[in-house]
Amino acid sequence: MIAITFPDASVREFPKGTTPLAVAQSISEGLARNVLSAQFNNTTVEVTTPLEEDGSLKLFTWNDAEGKTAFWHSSAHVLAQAIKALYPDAKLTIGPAIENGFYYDVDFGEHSFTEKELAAVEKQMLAFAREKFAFSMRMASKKEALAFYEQEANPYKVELIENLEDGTISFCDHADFTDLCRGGHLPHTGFIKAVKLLNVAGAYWRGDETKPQLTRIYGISFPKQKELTAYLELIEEAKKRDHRKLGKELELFTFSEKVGQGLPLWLPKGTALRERLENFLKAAQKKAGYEQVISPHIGNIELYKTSGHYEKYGADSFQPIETPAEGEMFLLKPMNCPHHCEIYKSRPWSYRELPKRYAEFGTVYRYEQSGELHGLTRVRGFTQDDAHIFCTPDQLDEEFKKVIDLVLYVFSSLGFEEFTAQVSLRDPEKPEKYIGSLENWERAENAIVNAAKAKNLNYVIETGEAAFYGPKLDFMVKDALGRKWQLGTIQVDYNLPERFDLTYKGSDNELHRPIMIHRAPFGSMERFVAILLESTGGNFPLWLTPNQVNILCVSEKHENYARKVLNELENNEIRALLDNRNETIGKKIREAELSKVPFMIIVGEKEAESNQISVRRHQQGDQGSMDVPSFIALVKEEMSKSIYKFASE
RNA sequence: GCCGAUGUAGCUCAGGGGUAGAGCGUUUCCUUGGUAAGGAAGAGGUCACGAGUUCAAAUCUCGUCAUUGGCUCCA
Repeated sequence: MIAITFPDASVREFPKGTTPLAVAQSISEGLARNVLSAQFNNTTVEVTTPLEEDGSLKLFTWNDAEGKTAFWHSSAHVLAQAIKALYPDAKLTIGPAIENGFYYDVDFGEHSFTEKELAAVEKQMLAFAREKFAFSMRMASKKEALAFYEQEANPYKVELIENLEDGTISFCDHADFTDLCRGGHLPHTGFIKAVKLLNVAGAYWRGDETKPQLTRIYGISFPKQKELTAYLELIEEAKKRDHRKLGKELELFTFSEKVGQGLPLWLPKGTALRERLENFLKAAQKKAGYEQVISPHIGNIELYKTSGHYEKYGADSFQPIETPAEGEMFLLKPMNCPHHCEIYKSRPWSYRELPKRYAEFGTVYRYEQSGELHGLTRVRGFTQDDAHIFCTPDQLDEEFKKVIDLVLYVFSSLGFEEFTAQVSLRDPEKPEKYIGSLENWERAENAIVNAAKAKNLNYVIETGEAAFYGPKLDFMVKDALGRKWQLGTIQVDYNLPERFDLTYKGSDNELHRPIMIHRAPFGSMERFVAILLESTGGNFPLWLTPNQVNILCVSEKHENYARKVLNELENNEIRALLDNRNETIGKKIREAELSKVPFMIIVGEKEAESNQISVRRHQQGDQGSMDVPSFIALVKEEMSKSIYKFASE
């Protein structure tokens, strides 16, 4: 007998060689039907693996992340099986479970696999799933494993096996299909009741651009058809919040082929909204001791040679602008930091005057790869809410923490509660990607980690994600479809001060090197507005929304009274529109609802006579009638609830 | 940049080798209405662009541009 410890700390005895599935069965038939995967002593095991010693056992169902992982991992095996059945010459590479579903990377050789072929593969998968093929693991020696894939002429699997230790290599078999695999499967394929292959994409072998490109097939599967349907509906709903769609509907921004790829045009409503965001941040920054500066849109190429940016990005940038003067060249500004360094350098500084905090809504241009452009989230011309703080080493920790506070303030004011703080450090194995001394890198990385800890940020560390001149603390937010985007960023930089020979005079009457903090709470106005659109679905906070009130008159006869109301609202700085079109009130209400305007005022004979207005709220319906001053008070009250006020008080 | 898809009226989209379609919007007229679509008539397109095949191309083929799902990249 062996003793099995359960997650609730209870212990029960089972015969030696029992399986997780048998244990589940001893608890209840229902659990046995639903158990998808198991962990024994914190290692993933098959639910059919015999347990030979005492230990702690966790059983997972569809309700656990581990259960889903096993489900999707197993689905990837079935996908691979279906591909091999339909395309015998295809070479399999890797196929993991992911956050939502699974994929498999396949080399189809000469064949160009397209989306049209997905349906047939899907059908084959379901046919295999229905067969209830059992998954079974077996160990193999390195020699056997290599022989298997050499006979299949699959160089990818051979490469994978070559990097594995002999004795740790295992295969998973189901039906006549075999795949190199670490384990963690469903008992059999019959659990997979619903499958949808979502799309086809190119993906480089091992994520390396210089290696062959494979065909990646993404899919998702479920234990019930109903759940697949619900998932697909959820995706459709999310697409309605796509900022590209909402931006068009709400007339915030547009693009033009003539102007150029990735160069957004801000329409009047979008511009006004963006300016409110800028003013919100300017007010907060003023309180936090920042000073606004302005720098030109181009800079002499020597500026970027000094900063190191030209060497790093020059070849992949918008190319230099030549002038009539021999050898003179300018670059379209790809970042603001070198300009701000020169502003700092315009006069000598004493330690008593630091920190200097220079802020600028600086528009920059970067020649992003054409395939990377995406709505407003990845563009070639954008405006950073940039600032550079020049401080002494003593001030660094404090300044960094203050910047974290500012970013958190901005995020909370706009309702971003779901974000990840990501500490981006250098990849120690690729020193050629970075500039500056190891000592400075370590100081900078420590400063960031310490500040993140001191501020109790729930952060993750990503190595290899640092900028070439320094580590970063990035604030990541997901879009409607769950794609992660970097919004706020804070970076510690010892390198630019050195390259620009920036100094200040210390209390010892000697010159010292300041430290620079780069930071942008929004990240860029373009991306921030995009993500804000997706997170709010276009229902912006009242202080930010383009139009706060629509005044709808019941008929043309009431236009004069409506204009009087409009005037009063405008005199109180409430953004209002008058809808005096020759349409029925029902239609005006419908259109106002669809336009997401927060308040509607309906005026007709009743209101004109009693000097009142009838108020309706977006998605909430009729709120009854009141007089105009009460309505103004209501709107102001609502606006003052938003944290916007704290920055301007 | 790479692999796949898409491009038809201002918007959303149907169609498809032989005279270009719908709904919404827009214009004009009728209607003057009470909390999510009042009625009628009209205007509006070089079917992204350029070549090729064909008696004939919006439709088929190739190329270019743009958009898009991923990959790579992201100062």
